[in-house]
Amino acid sequence: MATNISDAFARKLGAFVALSATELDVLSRLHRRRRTFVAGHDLVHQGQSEQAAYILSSGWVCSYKSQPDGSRQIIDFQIPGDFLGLRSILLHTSDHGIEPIVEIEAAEVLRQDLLDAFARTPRLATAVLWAASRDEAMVVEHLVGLGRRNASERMAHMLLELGARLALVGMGDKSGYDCPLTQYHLADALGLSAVHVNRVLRQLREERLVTFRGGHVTFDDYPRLVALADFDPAYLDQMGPMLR
Amino acid sequence: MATNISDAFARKLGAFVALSATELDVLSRLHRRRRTFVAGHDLVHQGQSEQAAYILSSGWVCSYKSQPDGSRQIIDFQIPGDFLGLRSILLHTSDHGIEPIVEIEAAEVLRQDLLDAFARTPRLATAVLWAASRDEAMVVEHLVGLGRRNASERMAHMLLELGARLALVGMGDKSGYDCPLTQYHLADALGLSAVHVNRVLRQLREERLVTFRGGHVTFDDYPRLVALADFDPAYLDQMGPMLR
DNA sequence: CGGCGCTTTGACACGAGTCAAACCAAGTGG
DNA sequence: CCACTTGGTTTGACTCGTGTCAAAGCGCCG
Repeated sequence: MATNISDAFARKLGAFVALSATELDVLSRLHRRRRTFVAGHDLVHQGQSEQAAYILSSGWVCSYKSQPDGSRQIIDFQIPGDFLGLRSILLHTSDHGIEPIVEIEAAEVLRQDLLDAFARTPRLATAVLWAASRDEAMVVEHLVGLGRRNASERMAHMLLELGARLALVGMGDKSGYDCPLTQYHLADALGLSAVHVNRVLRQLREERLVTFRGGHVTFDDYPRLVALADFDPAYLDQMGPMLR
Repeated sequence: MATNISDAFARKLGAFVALSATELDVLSRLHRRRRTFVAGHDLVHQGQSEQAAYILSSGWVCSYKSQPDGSRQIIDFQIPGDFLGLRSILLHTSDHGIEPIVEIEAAEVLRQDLLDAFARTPRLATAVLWAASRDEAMVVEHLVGLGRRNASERMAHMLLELGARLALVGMGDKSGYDCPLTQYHLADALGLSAVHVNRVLRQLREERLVTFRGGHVTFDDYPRLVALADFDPAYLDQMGPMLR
């Protein structure tokens, strides 16, 4: 079962650099402070200067930016093994909020500890830079979706991306996965209204492509869905280490 | 004038870490291979594995992702002092293309040289990580715009952001700046059609907010434009070094 | 039993896309 | 020096995807 903190995160970094014993050790020291958070209460607040980042161990969170008019845009969802709030410790002030979608478990990483770790083991810094690039690639793909895809393509793409990411940590496969998101979450992520999200989901269901219902996503016709969304998982970059 | 390669980039990194003589030296070695490129011919091709990144010295470029249906989405514009294609050397394959908008000058940085530099001077790696975070913050802000702002707000925001960034390298101020973009570029960046871009520009001009014409952007009423776009430059993060 | 999130559906309005055509300035070649 | 081309801008008419408003349904928990 699994997804122990160190497992998921170290495994992820290990996909880029072959980590030495020392590096693994430094890494494991980074997640001594385990904490849990309840759903709906932000771990990181938009606009504040935070001292800490987190390595997510279990549960889902979303990072978002809220607008003065009350609407919000979800930047990305994070799942176990993901690093949260790197930008909020590197930049002076956090430009986004981070909210747990369900109850979560995470390891808190203080800014100074992280910077020290980088200074001590440069390859770790490079690995984190790689992981950050991979996350940015996802944000970029999301941006492309908002700019150039219509509602159903966006939805299909998002559901497929989540599926592919979950599959990497053993929480889903080509048949589907458990998904705690509400249609409001999807709306805020896809730049749509909740009402339209519902219409799109119905349409995808009626065309027997995907079913989103009762906290579960079922891929009814994976290949056709991939074609509709023009989904190419290359940007998730899960090939072997580049740096040995 | 100015914007010598090393100047702009080193100055930028210096905003995050106070760079030592050694670090400055390593940095300057990174831009020995100066090259020029003509407008319209990609420096980096989408989907290829590239070995090199670039530090832009003069001119404008855009990074974009093109869709199978022929449309393209511009991710971001880069101006002198910006680092290009970090993702394309860290990830196995470049997920985006990079195209010069005018003739440009840039220093080529080979993957191995960059990784070696990181290994030798960890603080440099941290600084680059910071710069990458700052770039990501811009991409995120762009994403929010596509998801939650209408055409004129998006346009206003983009023109303001470019102005603020150019001001940081001494190429513009609150009165305006020179801008080599066509309305097609704006359309591809803002997720609009070129026709609609034109309508929006006309409207902003008629309301005496900004004028985009003849390769020059003039802010006719900066405060009111900021209000319309809800522009908060905090994410451009240009406060003093955090790491000394 | 009552209430509160979340989902579902319908009717209507509007922002932005598409298509088509004209215009303009800057090159380019005869 | 004048046609001609080409890339970019401008405008109008029409269409359509998505937002908005409103209301009902549904399950779950206190």
